[in-house]
Amino acid sequence: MVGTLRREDAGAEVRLAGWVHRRRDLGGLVFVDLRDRSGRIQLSFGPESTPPEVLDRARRLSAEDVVAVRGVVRERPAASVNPELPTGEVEVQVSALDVLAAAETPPIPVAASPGDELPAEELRLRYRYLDLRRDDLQRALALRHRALQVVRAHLSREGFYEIETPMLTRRTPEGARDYLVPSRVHPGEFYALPQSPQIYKQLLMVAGYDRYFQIARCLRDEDLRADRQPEFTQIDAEMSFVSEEDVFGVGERLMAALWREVLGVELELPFPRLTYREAIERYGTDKPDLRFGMEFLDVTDVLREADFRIFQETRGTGLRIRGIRAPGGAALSRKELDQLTDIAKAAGAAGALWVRRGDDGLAGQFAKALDGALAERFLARTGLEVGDLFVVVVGRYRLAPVVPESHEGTTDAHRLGGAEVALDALRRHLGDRLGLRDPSRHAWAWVTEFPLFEWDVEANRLVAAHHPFTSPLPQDVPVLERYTAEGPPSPEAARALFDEGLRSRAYDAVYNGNEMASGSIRIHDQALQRHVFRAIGLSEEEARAKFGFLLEAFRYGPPPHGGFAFGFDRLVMLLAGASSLRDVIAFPKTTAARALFEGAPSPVEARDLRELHIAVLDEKGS
RNA sequence: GGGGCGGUAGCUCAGCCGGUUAGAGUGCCGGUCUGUCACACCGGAGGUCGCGGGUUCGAGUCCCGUCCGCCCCGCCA
Repeated sequence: MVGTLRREDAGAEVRLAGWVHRRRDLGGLVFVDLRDRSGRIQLSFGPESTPPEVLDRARRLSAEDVVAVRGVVRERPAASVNPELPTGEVEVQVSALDVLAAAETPPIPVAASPGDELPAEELRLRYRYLDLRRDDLQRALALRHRALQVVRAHLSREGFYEIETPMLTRRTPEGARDYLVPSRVHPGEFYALPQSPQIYKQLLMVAGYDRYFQIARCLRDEDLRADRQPEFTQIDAEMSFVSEEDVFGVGERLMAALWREVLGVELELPFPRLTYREAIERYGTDKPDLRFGMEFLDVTDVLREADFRIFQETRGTGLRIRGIRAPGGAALSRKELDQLTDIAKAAGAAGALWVRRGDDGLAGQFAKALDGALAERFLARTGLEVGDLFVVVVGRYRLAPVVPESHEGTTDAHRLGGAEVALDALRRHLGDRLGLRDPSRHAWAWVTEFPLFEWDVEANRLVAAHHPFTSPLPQDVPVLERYTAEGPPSPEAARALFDEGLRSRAYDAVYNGNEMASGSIRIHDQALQRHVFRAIGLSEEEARAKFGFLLEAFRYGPPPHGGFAFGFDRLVMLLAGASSLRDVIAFPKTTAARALFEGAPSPVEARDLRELHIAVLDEKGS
């Protein structure tokens, strides 16, 4: 391994092989940087150690040739040491050189110079095997390997079995679009590739494998993003006879092992827990970045008194005035302050309003509307200090308390918000701008008690927020039972049930504002499961048709169980400090789900289609 | 499905209000060079301006369509 040579190796006769990284031809002397997975070493070719014909061949080497050399490790002259390189104190004086494979000039450079822009992503994917030779991708995949080993070792140590589940499986009725695989032997029938091993892991619990995990490939046919690939990897785990706290313990010890082994960082355990309601009310999102404060503050009652039309118009409505205090934000330029409105508008709010506290008091958009006493109350409420900025967004907030004097005909306002999205965007923007999102901090948390149901506006019905096997919170079960005692509720009753805001035993793990994992305690009680199916409008027959095999299994002694799935690619991306999933996956797809190297997907011969009983509609022609 | 940005030499990019011979850096090729490490210096080759159509005396530049890549919204139980 070329990258491991050190001063202690001086004098050793070595045989090395690798790729020509760079060549520096000084005439009588030739230097070649030899590269393999372990790093680089300088080869020197000079008259005192190198036969003339070898020197001549070295002079004709070009980038990415594969060579084998024999030579002696020497300490470099003191003036020629390269402190940038781990092997910089030594070099190999070459006596013999074999060109194992010559390389054409690569279409994208492997040996990038400092300050060089990376080649276009299209080319990097087209010539992936060259891109993968680059340092940062080598590092990322090495890190990925280490992370995989840590996960396997840690979960094994905690008593988990690694069990593989099928890739050719049954279509799932809800959720993302499935990738389908036609069956040759069963005309007109299809397998689906798994979106996750969800049902299998529950079956494994029924089967008594009470601690299961898998590094699972999951496939979803949905449109992509920088942090979303059509095939991705999850750390999937499930365990029996557990409550939330047991699951959290496993998850956070696993993350602690990863951060320790990969980054050398000791995470603080246990992770803080906060409920979904708390997260939404304090940060406006279910994945808050907890590296900094700037929590939402409800100032509706104070600012309503101000002589300011926008504030006064909230009287008698469900509209709230909420804001965040940005410490030191008063230093922002006028241009940056104007930008805040754009950010709020882009996030769907009407705008943002701000005041700042300078040495001579409040200034800003609604400062004049705050007279002496009101200003006192405002300052007392917000804790605004000299140098601080306070930004408010007026609008409907998710989970805001119902206002008795509200004249609105619907209760939408308190469940379906919108303004919190804008204020969250402002919080994150200001957090960035004020340097509060410290990359060296590691703020994990469990967000618990996610809503059990969501409301599908188009279909006018309830849908399971996580998945239909997610257990409701015990305190909320009586409410559920009340609505579903007689069978599926009417659309009106379903809507009323949604407004009850039932909570579930579903949870997420959140890290620095990223959703890293989700999971839940599942339903193992058949009667309770029936109530949930009824609530989302599934009759017994439909439920059996869709989830029959799982329900059948649950007739034969299902243990209480629950688990989690961490997004492994995303974990590696953050551990590696990469900004795209594509940089931590060896062979990723483009945003149009194409594989540029091998050229997938591709058309297939009519004969092959016939064998699969498939006819392709010509949608592009005509 | 929708919106935004981009596609010019092998690579990264510049190219003004449409104007006559499309440039730079780097890489590549040739040469000089015994301590370089982004070697240096000298010289040279290298272009389907993504593709198709249109406007125009004239299109890399303007218009329409289309393909590809990236980012975002929808979507992702």
